[in-house]
Amino acid sequence: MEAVTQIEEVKRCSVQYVLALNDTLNVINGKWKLPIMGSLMYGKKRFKELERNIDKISPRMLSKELKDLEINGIVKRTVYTATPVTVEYELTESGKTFHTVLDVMVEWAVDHRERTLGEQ
Amino acid sequence: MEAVTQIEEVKRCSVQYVLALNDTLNVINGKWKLPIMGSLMYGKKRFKELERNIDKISPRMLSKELKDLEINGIVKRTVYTATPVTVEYELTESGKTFHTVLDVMVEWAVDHRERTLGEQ
DNA sequence: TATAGTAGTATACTTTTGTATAGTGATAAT
DNA sequence: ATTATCACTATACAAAAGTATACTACTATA
Repeated sequence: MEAVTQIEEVKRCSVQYVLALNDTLNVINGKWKLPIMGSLMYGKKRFKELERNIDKISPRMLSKELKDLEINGIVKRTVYTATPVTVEYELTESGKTFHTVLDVMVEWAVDHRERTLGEQ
Repeated sequence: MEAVTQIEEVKRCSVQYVLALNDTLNVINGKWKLPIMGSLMYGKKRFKELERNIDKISPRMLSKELKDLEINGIVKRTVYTATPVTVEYELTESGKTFHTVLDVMVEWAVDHRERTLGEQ
């Protein structure tokens, strides 16, 4: 496992740290990234399925955000040349492990709420 | 410690989970929140110190973002009625513990980079 | 031949976010 | 009396992000 030593190295250098941080922030930025990832956590889905699943999203935004997620290696796109053509979207390994980040965010928020409740 | 059971409860309910997630996302949203928190990680600072410390930030944005951070309980503001008046900003306990969230983001980014490097 | 389903794209618009630049009111040093 | 410092605020503007609505190309079914 190279990853553990790599992480220590990145944490020691503030420039590397901020760069890595931005990678993660880019994954979740925008209004629709988390809803899309959340929907795909339950398994692979087609474009129209996602559109129906995510309340109020327009095809323009769904298309754009899926492209971003694909470029960032979070989502895998597979085209099936059936009639009519279907396209399946699913989370990559990185997309699946992203829930660890979300869990820590939720844990911090709960702790924070308990702390600030005690202050007032 | 109530917090551990609270966290389990929130994780079980998707509505609660998303609400907590949004709390955390609100803390970091905008271009300048992380630079400001990063600067305050090294200790309390005055307005002008922050302005000098954070490259290219305008007083308008610094003022606005500090207000947001104060409202969200991340930063504590203390006014000293000296001449000229000085105002000190420092991280609250929640502000200090936020680095745990950032660390996990960085860890995910490093893992993700290693994974996608192997794929190509 | 008309309708419906697939996966999107095109265009115009509104809203949100951030920038640029100047100014305020208090006081203290020159 | 002028200038400087502190901690901001005001106004106008530019850029980015998101919305609304209609449309494309393909094909299968009624």
